[in-house]
Amino acid sequence: MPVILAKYMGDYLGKEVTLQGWVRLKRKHGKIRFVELRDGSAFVQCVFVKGETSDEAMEDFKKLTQESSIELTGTVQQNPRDGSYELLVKTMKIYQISEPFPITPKEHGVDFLMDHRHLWLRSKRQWAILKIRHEIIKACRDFFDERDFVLVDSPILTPNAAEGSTTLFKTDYFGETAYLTQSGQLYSEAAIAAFKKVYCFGPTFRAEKSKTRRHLMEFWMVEPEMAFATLDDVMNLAEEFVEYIVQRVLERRMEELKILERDVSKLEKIKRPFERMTYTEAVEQLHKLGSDIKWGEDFGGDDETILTKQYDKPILVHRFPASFKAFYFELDKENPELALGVDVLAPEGYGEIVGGGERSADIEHLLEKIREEGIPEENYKWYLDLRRYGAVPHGGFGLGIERTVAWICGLHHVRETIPWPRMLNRLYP
RNA sequence: UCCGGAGUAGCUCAGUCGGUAGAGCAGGUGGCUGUUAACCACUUGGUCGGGGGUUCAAGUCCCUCCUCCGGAGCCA
Repeated sequence: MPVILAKYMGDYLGKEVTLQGWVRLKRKHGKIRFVELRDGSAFVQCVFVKGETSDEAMEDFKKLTQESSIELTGTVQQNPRDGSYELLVKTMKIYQISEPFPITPKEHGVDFLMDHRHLWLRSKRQWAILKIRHEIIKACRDFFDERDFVLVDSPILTPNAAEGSTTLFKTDYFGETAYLTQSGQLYSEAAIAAFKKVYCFGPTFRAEKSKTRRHLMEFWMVEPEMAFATLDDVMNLAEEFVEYIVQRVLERRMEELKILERDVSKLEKIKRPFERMTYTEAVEQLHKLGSDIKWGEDFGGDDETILTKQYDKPILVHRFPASFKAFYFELDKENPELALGVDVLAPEGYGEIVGGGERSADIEHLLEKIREEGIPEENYKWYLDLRRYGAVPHGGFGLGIERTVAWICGLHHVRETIPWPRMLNRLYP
């Protein structure tokens, strides 16, 4: 008897197959009984009927508990009510009768669910979210691979604080201090001189004590970097990229979006061109909307929310005051107070999903900024070398996977977008 | 770190004016041939977050600590 994944049952209508999985629910109605089985690929109803199902299986049905692991053999048929595929069970093999499962079909609190994350992953919503996460990651890889970018991963352990201000996780490296990376960007800047277009994809870490729906201590970023590229090239790429990801999920993960009850009409509108405005224009608009932000300040969470609610597409905000941007940004030739950076703000109040821009190719400017910010110069010797040997205009961006998943899935909090969230006060499980 | 809220059965919660602890779900037993978080009947289950105080009497009032949630701040 072939063991198949439940998602392929339609190909076996009328045939006998074996399914392996876990009992999600069981319902008893006298001599007809139902098991809702999940096998990782789908959720499927299995029917036990007196006369069709073996007496032994009918008897064993009584023992089944939520999450018991079983193997069912029977005939694929269609539910007479709604036409969905179901299994008419002939025989059953029990692997283990589960102890009472802590996560019942009823409601649970966040803390309880987080403590049971290892079991929570089995629930339908979490299953749908992580399938969409998988699709988004696959879309990222496909997008860059199709456009001649080479995957060049950057190290997780780094010798220096990449940016002066941010708090990093510190660890011992045989007597030296090492930090967990907060971005692969500087390493990608080195790699573009070897491959022209590269991207890195990996976890990044921030030891900030942020406690909001948009922050995790450990999160994943995909970061493309291109040689011979200006801010405009970076913005065009980011726009095309975000559209690609959203449309891919719509194309391939509609079933999962339905489980999450996502309003897909909002996602269908994510088509180029997106909104574009300078930081200065954004500040002016925020004033009209009642914000008291001053020119020269970074946006607060509220500002991002009010601004993005004005549009049903992402917004590219570009040309920020150099004062609050990192040392490596290229300055705007027409106004050296401005850094050639761009943030992409997702709609519906989901905030910044992309940050990037054009990097400075000028070693003098970089040295000046490094001294200004009091960053130890020797740590950046290798980085400054890149401006000595064939410097070119270049740029790129980073897209945060978890915020993107939260937006596309329509989730309130990023904690559900990653299998094992690392948050303030949570390192378990 | 600051502001606000919460902590009672395995889970989600109710608990009036301070008077001896309740429901639904999960678990158990029985019933039912098309159910969709099935249903019906019966049933097991409690250190009321920890410590201290007031009182004849505290889940309930006071102090304190802890934990979590929401928000702010922080945030290439």
